[in-house]
This record gives sequence, C-alpha cells and structure tokens, in this order.
Amino acid sequence: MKQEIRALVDVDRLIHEPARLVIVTTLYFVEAADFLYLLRETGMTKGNLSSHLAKLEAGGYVEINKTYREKIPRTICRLSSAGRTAFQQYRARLKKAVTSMEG
Amino acid sequence: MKQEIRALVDVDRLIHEPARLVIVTTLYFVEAADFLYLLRETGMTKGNLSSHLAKLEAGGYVEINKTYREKIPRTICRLSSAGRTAFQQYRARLKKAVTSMEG
DNA sequence: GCAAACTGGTTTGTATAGCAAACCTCATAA
DNA sequence: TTATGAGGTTTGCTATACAAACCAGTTTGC
Repeated sequence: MKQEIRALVDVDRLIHEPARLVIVTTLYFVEAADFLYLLRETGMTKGNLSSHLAKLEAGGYVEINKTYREKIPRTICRLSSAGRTAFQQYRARLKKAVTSMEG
Repeated sequence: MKQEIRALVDVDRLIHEPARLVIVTTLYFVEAADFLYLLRETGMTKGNLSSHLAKLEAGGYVEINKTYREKIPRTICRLSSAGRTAFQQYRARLKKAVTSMEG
C-alpha cells in the first residue's frame, strides 16, 4: 500500500498530462479519430491539440495520417500499439494508486 | 462515461503532479511528517522536495512548521484542511476517471 | 581552538512544458 | 480580385520540474 503511491513518481508523463490523457483515452475507445472530432471532444484549442498530438506522435503513441477529403485536409489519428500498451499500463498503475489512496 | 474523462482536463494540477501527489498522499495518512521523513519516503532530492513543499504551502495545502529539536532544525509538514479536502476531491475524480477508462 | 565535514534544508540555473495567439495554405464566396 | 473561412502549425510567453550549488549552523578530528 505504500509501493503503489511511490511508484507514481515515475509514472508515464507523456500520458499523465491531463490534456494528453483525454486524447489518449478517447483514441483508445474509438480507434481512429480526426482532428476536428478530437477538437470537439476535448474542448481544447487547435494549437494546444496540435502540439499535444505532435508530442504523442513523437513518443510513438499515436500515428497521424494526413489525407484529403475532397480537397479539404483531414488529419486522422489513431493509437499505435505502443500507445495502447502504454495506456493500459498507465491505467493499471493508476488504478492501483487510487486503491492505495483509499486506505 | 465521457464526462469523467473530459473532466480530467481541469484536474487540480497542484496535486496531479506526481511528486506532489506522493507527498500529499503520504501526508494524508500520517497527519504530520518532517522533512527528512518525506525525503526518505518519496526518494526525492532535497531541492526538489523543498520546492514542491513550498508550492504546496503557497497553495494552502500544507502547513509548514519550522522548529528545533535540540539545536538541529526540524521542518514539520502537515496537510491543511484545504489540502485534505482537495486530496479527497482529486481522489474521487481520479477514481471516476479510472472507472471510465475501463469501459 | 580551528578547520573540515556533516545536517537540514533553500536558492539558483537550466531545460522543458503547456497554452493561446498569430500565422499559413488552400478553397470557396462575394 | 478581394475577402472569408476551414483545417492545422508555429511562435512567443509564462510557468514548471529538477538537481546542482549554496548556506547557516553543528559536530568531529587534530
């Protein structure tokens, strides 16, 4: 009951950041989403969403696919398998931590 | 099941930061701890612990009491009632989020 | 008694992060 | 032809985390 708390110190910060946690969690369930969908779902600004996605991509957690839908650009994002694994680990750790926090 | 995830965006960042979450959780259970105890429990460096404690104090979440024990300085920290409340709220939110993350 | 080393921290320096405003490219409207 | 808007990205600013360096006081070695 102490170990799980202390383990939080080196939690995966790429996912722990609230904005990215929302993004990753969303992607985890939908499997694929475009920029505008994420924009609506998360309520973030475009700039903020863009930079967080870039960071997740750089970390290898999301794959970003730029395409066109009838001349208008479309950015499709999906969680990579590394991202899925990382999310599952993060979730498991967090769950243990929360449990520990309850006594 | 979507609301709890999105709510994460404005989670209490003073507590959400892993280092401080460990500190706050520790204090939540012991009710009072000195600097050296926290240092051992958290495994942080002195400088890091010091600045996080200062931040928690500035936010009104911990009360810091500097005293002496036979000539050697002793810094005693305890969670304020605001801190306890904030922690409980954070924990509750996090718990809901984790639950939502599972399906 | 005096320097060296240690205790219990705090301050400083640096590198990174988050965020929104400003910007960019292309397409359509006027 | 200019203007307007969609879909994003880059820039600029502020704040943050972290450890190294520092500091005041105490004990130890000689």
